Amino acid sequence: MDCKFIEKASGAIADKYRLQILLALSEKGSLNNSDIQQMTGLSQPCVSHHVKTLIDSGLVNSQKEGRNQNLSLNKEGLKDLSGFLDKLT
Amino acid sequence: MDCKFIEKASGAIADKYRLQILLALSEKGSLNNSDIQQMTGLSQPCVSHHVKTLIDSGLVNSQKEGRNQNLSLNKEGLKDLSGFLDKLT
DNA sequence: TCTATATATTTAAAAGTTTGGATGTTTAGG
DNA sequence: CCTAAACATCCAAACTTTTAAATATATAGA
Repeated sequence: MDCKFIEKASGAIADKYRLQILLALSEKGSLNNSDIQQMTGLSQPCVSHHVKTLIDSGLVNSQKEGRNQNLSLNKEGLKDLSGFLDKLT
Repeated sequence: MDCKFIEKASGAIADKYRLQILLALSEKGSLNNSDIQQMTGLSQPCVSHHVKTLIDSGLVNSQKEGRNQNLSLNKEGLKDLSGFLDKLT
């Protein structure tokens, strides 16, 4: 089991804005950065940073479409983290 | 769903020493602070701080036995976090 | 009560994170 | 090619976390 992944993924969740992004992705299926900027009220660079953190963590996928970046949940990653927690008990 | 709990609990996992403690608790069932000090090589105050973080997060239970503090996994908390992740997908 | 052991608290330094302004890069559309 | 829109990067300030030394508190056992 990859502790580095667990650390990164749980760290990615441990922030109110990133948690808000994950919940919105879960609800809406996909979002781009300006959706997130509107939703959170954060600056564009700050959104870009949080989105990068989520992608790096393995919990979010990004797909370029022209100028836009379409984000979606990485269900594999979420299942891996949840599975790790289940195995602890 | 309690976002504050999700934030705190995932933040508690997002550290290599706390993750090591969780894994050891999973394997051994219970530990006290000096077990953790030996295991991690951290200073006593630092162990005390990490243990407090884990207890505050709701992922670890503590039970006083004389001078010792017996720690164990809070399976409820772990299940709540894992369940939250499952519901995202 | 005295001592040793287990844990907590205080404090401060070092390291890491979050944030937004300024600026850079890429691409769609005229 | 030019412009505007979407996103990334650089930078520095504010804030938070991690760490250990020093010190405090609590309890078991002589």
